[in-house]
Amino acid sequence: METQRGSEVWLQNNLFDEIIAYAKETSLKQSAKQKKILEVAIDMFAKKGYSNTSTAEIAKRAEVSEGTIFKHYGTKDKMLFSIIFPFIKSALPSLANEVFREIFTEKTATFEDFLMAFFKNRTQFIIENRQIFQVVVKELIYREELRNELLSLFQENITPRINQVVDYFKAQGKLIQLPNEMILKVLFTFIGGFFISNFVWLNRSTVSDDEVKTAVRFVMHGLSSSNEGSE
Amino acid sequence: METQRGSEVWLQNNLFDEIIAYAKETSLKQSAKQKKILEVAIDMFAKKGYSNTSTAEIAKRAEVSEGTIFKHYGTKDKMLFSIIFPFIKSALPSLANEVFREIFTEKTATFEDFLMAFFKNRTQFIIENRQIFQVVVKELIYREELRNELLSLFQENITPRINQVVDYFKAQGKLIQLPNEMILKVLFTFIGGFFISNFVWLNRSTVSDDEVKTAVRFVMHGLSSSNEGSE
Amino acid sequence: METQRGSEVWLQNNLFDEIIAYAKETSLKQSAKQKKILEVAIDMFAKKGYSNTSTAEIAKRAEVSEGTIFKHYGTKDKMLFSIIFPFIKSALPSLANEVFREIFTEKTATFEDFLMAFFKNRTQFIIENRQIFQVVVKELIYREELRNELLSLFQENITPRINQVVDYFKAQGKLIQLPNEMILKVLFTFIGGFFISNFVWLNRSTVSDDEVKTAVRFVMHGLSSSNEGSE
Amino acid sequence: METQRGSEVWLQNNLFDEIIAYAKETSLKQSAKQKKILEVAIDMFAKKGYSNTSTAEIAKRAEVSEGTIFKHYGTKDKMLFSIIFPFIKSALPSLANEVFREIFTEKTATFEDFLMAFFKNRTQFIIENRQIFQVVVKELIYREELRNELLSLFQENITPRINQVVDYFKAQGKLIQLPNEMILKVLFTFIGGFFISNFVWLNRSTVSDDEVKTAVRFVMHGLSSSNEGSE
DNA sequence: CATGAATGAGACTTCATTCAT
DNA sequence: CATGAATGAAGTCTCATTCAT
Repeated sequence: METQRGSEVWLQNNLFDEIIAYAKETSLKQSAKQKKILEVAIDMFAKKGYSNTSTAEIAKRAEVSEGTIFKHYGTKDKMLFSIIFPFIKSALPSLANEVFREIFTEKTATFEDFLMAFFKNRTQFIIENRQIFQVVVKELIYREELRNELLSLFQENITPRINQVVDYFKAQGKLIQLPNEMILKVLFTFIGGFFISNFVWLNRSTVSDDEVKTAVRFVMHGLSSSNEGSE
Repeated sequence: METQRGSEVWLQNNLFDEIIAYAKETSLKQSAKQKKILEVAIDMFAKKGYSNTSTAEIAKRAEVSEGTIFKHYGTKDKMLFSIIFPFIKSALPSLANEVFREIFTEKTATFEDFLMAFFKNRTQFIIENRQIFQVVVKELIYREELRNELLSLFQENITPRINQVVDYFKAQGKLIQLPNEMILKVLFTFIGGFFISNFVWLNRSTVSDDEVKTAVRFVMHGLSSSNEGSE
Repeated sequence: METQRGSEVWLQNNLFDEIIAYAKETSLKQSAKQKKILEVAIDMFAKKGYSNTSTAEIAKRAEVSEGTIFKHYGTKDKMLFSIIFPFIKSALPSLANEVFREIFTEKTATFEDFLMAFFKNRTQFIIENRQIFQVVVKELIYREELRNELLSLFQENITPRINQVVDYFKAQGKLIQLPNEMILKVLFTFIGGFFISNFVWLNRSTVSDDEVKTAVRFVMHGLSSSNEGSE
Repeated sequence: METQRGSEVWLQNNLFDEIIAYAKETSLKQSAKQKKILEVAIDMFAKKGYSNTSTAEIAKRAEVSEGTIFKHYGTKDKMLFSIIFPFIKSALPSLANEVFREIFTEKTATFEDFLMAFFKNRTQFIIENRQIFQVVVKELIYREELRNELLSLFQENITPRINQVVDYFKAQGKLIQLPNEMILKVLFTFIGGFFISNFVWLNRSTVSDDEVKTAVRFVMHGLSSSNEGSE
């Protein structure tokens, strides 16, 4: 498809650089109309998906002309990326930096504490950006190129730090002695499943502390009867 | 959009009835051409998504005329449902009936045995129908109506039986004493995450026995060091 | 511009091959509607130019839907090439073959005879295809790529034969002893000027025999008083 | 098309008056920005053609706002005429006056001398304004109205003087005894062909004296062997 | 005066669907 | 029954022009 081919060309460079460039370009000097356009676009992309949303409908709901949209974003694709990239930018690096620092040093005696802090932090972030999260998840499913870039970013930015944490608690004998790769696999499967099922599939706007606690407990001890477990 | 509005109208009746009706209609008198059409459609919907696939392209690759497609399926939407519904029909009811019987009675001494059998059985099923599974997952994300119907079906057909199993093992003291609802929630989150991450997101065509074992072990005992665990 | 970039891509292969392929594709199996479309397109491109003619207007005048146009020609550019290429195909090679054979051997005692036959033959051809000639001339002015391809074709197909003729008459002492290159340059300048001024610039639908005679006389003897000339 | 209809309305008055009016308006109070705008517009119109050049691109390259362009020129069409008209104004009247005086009286013993001086003078003029010449040629091809006006201007201003010259040399027996009309026709065909092929079609930036000489020789004596010719 | 955000008409193109053959 | 030419609504995008600042 033309659009998709176009987007791939546009993605030839490093995604991360694009993210930065785009975030700057976009988040600064955003007029009221531009904000309204993005707002509407995010809402509609989240609900109906990118392909099923027409620029005409966005223009109508944002109360601007279609021309205005293209004046600002050039193509529909770029509008999508103006939404996706800044989100990933703030989701990933901050995940890597502040989040880990905040979470890890503050009296995190156990991996459970770490997980708890992590879940709460990211849950809040996703709730604050729920619609964009939905857009990202829904689009990544169709855009292999984008998905691979994201995986790379993940491998570079997140995996090493998680590995540190895992190694740290393994050394304390508090985590199962499995290869990190396998630990991370099941961990991400569950965490991803948790966020996507709650905030995309079920479109919930909040989760209770109890649910988070249950989730963390599950990650730590599974479903077996805990006649010997810690909690 | 026209297409989606159309599909909603069409879905006003009970989904399950439609599934049955469609399955009959479709699986019986399927000519070679019809099979080829569906084959091509599944392949393309799985790869590019329903919205990004044109009937013209399907016709061309299936080596039939566009007219033929509409002779058989009426609308593009109905073609999609001819793919999705039989899959759900064979995924859900068989899950409810044969599968459970097969799995549960055969020397399933522990919940772990049950899970193992379940994982293996469903993994095989999904691998055999991987592309259709991808189509279903990708489309359900955009079709709330369909998603809700599926959830209802699940609640009616699957949940009760899982509850039976869970109650059975709870009574034996082998499962954590949590409300079934919470147990099912984490269970489905992980299982769904496992299937979708492997067979949609990563588009893998197989998973090793080791991976399944690790997954089941995780479900049972989590990530904590198993100085007291059974395995 | 998008369109032009597109056309260049399309032109990467050898123009001549494309001509052949296109001519075959187009001239065969042409339905009445297709003919009408081309007819209208030629008329409008000739009058207003390619850029200033919209597909909507073509559709309206040809009494078909816009969809039909794109069903047949894919893009507006390809429609243009469906017009230009077959014309060039029949203008150049036949110029090279039949024309030269016809013209050159039939009692062409003098270069003047040759020129006369040539002028008459090509004048008739252009009059028969006047509108297409106009389209070609008007588009070549904007499409350097196309122009260069045409120049190459000319160098390969026409120039050698003209050189033969020129050499032949030079050997008989009937032509000026200048390098062929210079002879051809002034010759083509005048012949091109003659055809373009009459059939594009002035949009004439015919020229009289007298005019042709005067033109040929000019080519041979110029404007000087012919106190020694042959005519 | 809107643009063309606009231009026709605008052309209802006498072209020549407009030329004068425009030339005054334009050449006087031209600010640096206006000059830059025209410079860029000429460059782009010459390269890509009027229709394929957007005002946005002109504004960007001229480093002014789009508003500024329309403040100065009102419409895109008027901007084109601000380019074309002064050129025609300086090409035609000066052709009629100074040029003829310069050329004709300075020891022009023969028509060949006259032609030589004429070619050199106009070649220089066109080279100095090559891009504008290209714009004029390319646009005249599409604008019949403008073309006709120009023809009229030519008939009124240039033809009479050329006739004088032709008559003068005819009287001296140095030119062929043909009706002036026919002489002028072939003369203009060749001269027009010479300028357009060299400076538009081939986009050359200069021609050698030799080429000019050959051209003039051709005009005078044609291609016949000059066993009796003067040169 | 200059700016550039905004417009809306219209450009090219796609596509699900229909229907005469 | 199958075909594929035809449709027309809707899609993305461009662009000359306007106007509040």
